[in-house]
Amino acid sequence: MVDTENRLNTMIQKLRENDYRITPQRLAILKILAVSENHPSVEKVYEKVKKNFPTTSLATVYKNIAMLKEINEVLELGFGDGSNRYDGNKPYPHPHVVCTECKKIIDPDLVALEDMTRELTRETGFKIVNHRLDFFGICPDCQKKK
Amino acid sequence: MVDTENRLNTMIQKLRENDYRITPQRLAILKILAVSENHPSVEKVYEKVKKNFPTTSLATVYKNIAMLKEINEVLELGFGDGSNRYDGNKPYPHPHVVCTECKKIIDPDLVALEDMTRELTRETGFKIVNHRLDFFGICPDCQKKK
DNA sequence: CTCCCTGCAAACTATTTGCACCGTC
DNA sequence: GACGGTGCAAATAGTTTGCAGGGAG
Repeated sequence: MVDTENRLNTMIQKLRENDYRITPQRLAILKILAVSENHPSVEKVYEKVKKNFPTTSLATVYKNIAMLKEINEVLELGFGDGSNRYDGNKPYPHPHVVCTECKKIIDPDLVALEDMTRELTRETGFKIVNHRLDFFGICPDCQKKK
Repeated sequence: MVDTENRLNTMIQKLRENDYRITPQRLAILKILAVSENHPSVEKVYEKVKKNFPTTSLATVYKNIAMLKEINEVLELGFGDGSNRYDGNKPYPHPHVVCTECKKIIDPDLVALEDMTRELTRETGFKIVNHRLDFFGICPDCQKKK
């Protein structure tokens, strides 16, 4: 909970630095994303914001998430099937493991990735600025249900 | 060129096995995807097919690519920004390096990925069936242009 | 008091679908 | 000849935009 608080404060400060105003709806969206352990979709964020601010529109959620993407305070996880999910908790690129049954997403530790990036830079001459590593499979829970 | 020929024949055979008919348009789409070293978008495929079959509709290209995805003869590279690209040349998951300037995509060799998948299975209990590994950066050509 | 932000509706884009006709097998 | 494939137009889904009014700084 302390981490969450810190994360939220970091986000707020970042907004101030970039001359963005702090509105109630915006704060609510920030809070939801800061707490999110479960990589919510826009729709999910929208539903949650509406609990506290019933008049909030979907467009506002989109606008705010777009803005947070801009200043690198959320990470967008785009999956081909048009289902974007967001991580405001760890807004820097990191690997994901996605359950294709229940859509759960977890964050594994994979230190070897750093080495890979270095190897790649040497091999291709690219200046690597970003990456995306996602594994898809069936989680232990869903394997049991079969 | 021999490889391309083989690739195309493999695809055709796979279609036959699955009781799909070979139509001229379909064959044209197959050929484009079999040759593709440059991971074309649906739109790009569409443009090329139209050179030989001007009446071809975009829907047909979509339908055929969807069908090929189904039987695992093309790989879909979904990028969040609504720009899907396709690889009919190597239709199994493999890493990509994407230039964010010129949209070029190349296929690096990264053997370490196998080990990662095994490590992950052990660590998370997931049954991994698929993955996606993409690096984003600036290619040597675009770095020079600056 | 000044703009930025919000909420609504309409616009947009990529993709999918329904259906009549056509052509492969 | 049967039925899957094609091409057109319309439908759909997710996201973005324009604009008027409201509220943060």
